[in-house]
Amino acid sequence: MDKQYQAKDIEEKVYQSWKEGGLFNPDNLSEGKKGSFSIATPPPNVTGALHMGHALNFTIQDTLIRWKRMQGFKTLLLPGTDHAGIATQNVVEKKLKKEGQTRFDLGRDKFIEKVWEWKKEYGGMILKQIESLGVSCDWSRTRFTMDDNYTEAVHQSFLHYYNKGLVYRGKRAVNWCPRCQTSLSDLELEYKEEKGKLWFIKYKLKNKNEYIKVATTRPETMLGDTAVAVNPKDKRYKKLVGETIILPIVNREIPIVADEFVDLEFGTGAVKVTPAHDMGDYQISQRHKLEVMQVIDENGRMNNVPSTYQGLKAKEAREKVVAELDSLGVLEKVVDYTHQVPKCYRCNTTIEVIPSWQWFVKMDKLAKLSIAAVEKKKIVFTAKRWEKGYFAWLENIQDWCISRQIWWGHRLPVWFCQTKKEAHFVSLKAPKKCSICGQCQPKQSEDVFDTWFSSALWPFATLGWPKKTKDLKQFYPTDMIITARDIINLWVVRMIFSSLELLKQVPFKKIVIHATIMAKDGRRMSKSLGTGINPMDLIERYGADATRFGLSWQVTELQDIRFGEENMMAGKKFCNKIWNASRFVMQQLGNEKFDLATKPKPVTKEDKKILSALAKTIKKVNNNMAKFYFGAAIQEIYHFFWHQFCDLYIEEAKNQIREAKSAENTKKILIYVLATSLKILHPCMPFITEEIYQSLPLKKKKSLIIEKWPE
RNA sequence: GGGCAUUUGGCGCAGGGGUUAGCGCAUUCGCUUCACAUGCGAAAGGCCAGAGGUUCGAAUCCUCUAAUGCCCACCA
Repeated sequence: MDKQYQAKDIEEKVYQSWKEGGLFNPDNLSEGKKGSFSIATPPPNVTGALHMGHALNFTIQDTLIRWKRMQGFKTLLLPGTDHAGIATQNVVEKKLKKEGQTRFDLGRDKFIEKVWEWKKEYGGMILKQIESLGVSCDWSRTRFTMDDNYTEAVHQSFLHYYNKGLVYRGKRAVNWCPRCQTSLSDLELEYKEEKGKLWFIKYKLKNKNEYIKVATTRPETMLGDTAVAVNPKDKRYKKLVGETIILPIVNREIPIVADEFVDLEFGTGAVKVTPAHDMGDYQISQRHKLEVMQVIDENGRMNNVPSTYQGLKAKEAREKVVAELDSLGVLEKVVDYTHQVPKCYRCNTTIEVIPSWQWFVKMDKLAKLSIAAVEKKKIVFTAKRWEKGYFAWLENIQDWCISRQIWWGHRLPVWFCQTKKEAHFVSLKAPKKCSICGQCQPKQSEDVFDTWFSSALWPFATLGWPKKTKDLKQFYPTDMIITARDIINLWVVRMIFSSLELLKQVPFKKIVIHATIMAKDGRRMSKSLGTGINPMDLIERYGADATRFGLSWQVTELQDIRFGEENMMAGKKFCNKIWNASRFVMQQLGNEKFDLATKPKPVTKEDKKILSALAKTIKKVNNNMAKFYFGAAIQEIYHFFWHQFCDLYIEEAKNQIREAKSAENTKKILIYVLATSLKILHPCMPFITEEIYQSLPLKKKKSLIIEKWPE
């Protein structure tokens, strides 16, 4: 054995042996008394490579699943990837752009072919990286959200919602990304602070020489105003409610309405209402039956406006509108104003609100189901503090816009009649004839589902739903979901209500939200900030065990981890320590084979001390693991192994072995403590422990994967 | 605007109503035939963010303040 531990030589070989052993597959595990334990791993997008967040997430999941497996559970850690609609489409579009093409040059079918090619090439990359981290997923059950049978699940769930009246199609104001050319849900927006201006405009009352002043950050939208709103409690405007206004520039007549939504304190207390291009205004318009007048089109250009503005980009129109208002003498003042501007979470383009035909999931019933499940503790957040946000979001929820106008994704199984406009029906297979007019050749909807609509089915669709499979029976509901906080609403909540509605069961019993890794300066780790660190580099330089050690070391209940590479360095040193302590022990033992089943008896004071310290350590590790305090668990073992076992006992053992009467018993204790330490280290540091364990002179020996966890 | 967190030696973090507040890394000094220099032994380094309160006693509980981070929100 080499004096130094060489992670690289060992990891690939050991992982290969695990794969050949097939023990990541629960079908090959014996049916113990403990039953099954399953986790569906959060599927990474096929767009990318493993980042630190993934590395931590998978380390935690694997540590837990290995611990459970050793305890005798029939464990399943199910891997897979997400097609990630917009994200992947954008990546492929970017690639095309380099070749001087757009997706429109190719057309829908050819483009989708390109995306599949891309997926084939890069989609599996991230799974390989997860392997190199040592994660014990059952690769035979790997799933992709656009597998044929997964698509069936997506269709079935839509059909279910449709039949139950839980989805509807409507023309409503939605968030629209002018670059991606698609609608987005509220959760897919990211707000960024921008310096803008607040324009104060005077609107003249009809037949009176009076004005009402409004404040706006987007004067160009005034062309689409259909009302001015004031708060009903506002004394200043009480007598103006019901009056009519002549909208400047277009000289249209619009009413003044009273609505609670208006804040008395802000601006002038009077709001111009542009239902087509503002979510809040849209809701006012619904309450007061106001006209929705679209003046900005899908490309972010002015439309349906006086010819001087027609076709201008919104921003260009803004300057012109302001200039014209000024020349009309109705621009009162302009002040600097900083506000939050919504951006597309995939391409960072400023979002426009525009009215369009979309599909929505009705959320009131589903939200209630989700709230009840957590209130009744059918699902438990292991850190209670996340509940508050969960409830808050569900209590104020809007209907979920699930249709997207992109090409990559599950196409809606909706068919439009060609004779009767807007008439449509749902059919999972291409219909032979139109079930509305019975004559035409119906056309399938161009829309695809929101990518989160399909990921919402992940824990059960991966197990075979809607078919009643053996896997579903055995592994569903899953035991827990382990993920980062940023997708609680985006993903976790949606899995919960999907499962409650479609399967009448919870999708998992526990929600474990783990820390987020930040850069050392406390900022988010991201490529664009240049603060990202590639976990594959860490594995390359320190080895997978050391990387896992370094990550786990810092896992506490805390929400943030400021990443320090020193922890991986410490992990590497620790590997070396384990390696050399094991070398020493084996040098002492010779060829005799030991039986671990019988605990050695302590003879000397030191024997007693190390055995009781080991027992204590096991207890503490169990407690910490059960509470998901992985950092505390690994620190306990680290301390025990390095300082109590190596520094004290091994040193003493050298003396004890020199004396004939204590030599034999000391050797028994040495190998017992070493082997047991390897077992409790295995969930966190699987490679090195397995490698060493297999070379120990033991009578009965299995892979550490399924060795019995010490009690 | 609301919510959730964080603030402990140079850096990254544990801990937690009561004799000397811990760990990793870094630092200083001394050790190399006999598992490991990715090592061993020793040492230095902190008025536990600030203010007030509860208590016999607080770094630990409570209140407020300040910085920082994250999430949520239809203030135009």
